Amino acid sequence: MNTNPQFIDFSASSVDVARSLIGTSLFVDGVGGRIVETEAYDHDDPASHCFNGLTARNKVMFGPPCRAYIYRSYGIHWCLNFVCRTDGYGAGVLIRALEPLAGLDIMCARRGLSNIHLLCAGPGRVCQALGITDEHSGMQIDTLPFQLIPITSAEQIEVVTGPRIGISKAKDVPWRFGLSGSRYLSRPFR
DNA sequence: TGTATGATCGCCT
DNA sequence: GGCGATCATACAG
Repeated sequence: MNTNPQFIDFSASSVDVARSLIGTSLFVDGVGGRIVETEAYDHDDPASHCFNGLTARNKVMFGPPCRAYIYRSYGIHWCLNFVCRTDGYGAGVLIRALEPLAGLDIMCARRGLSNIHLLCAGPGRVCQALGITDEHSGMQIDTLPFQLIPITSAEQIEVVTGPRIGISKAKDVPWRFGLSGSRYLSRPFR
């Protein structure tokens, strides 16, 4: 049983931020929902885009915290990360799944779907549903069009952990975090 | 319920 | 020139 802090401190480590974000609500132009799945990518992490140092793609992750790092995945999808404490290296949290709460009709139209359980169940799906593209890269995530709403202090959140998905290096590091029992995960936790 | 595969392109070696 | 922090579809069992 874990309890989340009321406020997200993006100057903390990516692992701490990834865990704290579970239960937080994320909206872009008023469309979005509750974050139910995240993954941490830290320095000294072979699975991180930053592992081999600063490049044109990952430069946002080396910049100030509380920004959006957005990259193209498999040439097709966009994926959204929140930049964390950097201290000269890159660190971030991948937003993997939301429980849809606001703008359901807009998200369904963007996704070409009516199945609410598949609207935001995966990093590429989240970006498609929320209309996130590389135009949002580098933007502050505590400023419009982004909105982050912390959970209330009375809310009890149980967070589960497991290995990260879709990577070939550091497969066993348990830096995937999820809301226990959520029906909106990209994949179940074992 | 699970495994395989194609799509598609920017980044990095 | 190869390979993804993915997704949708097509099968088999």
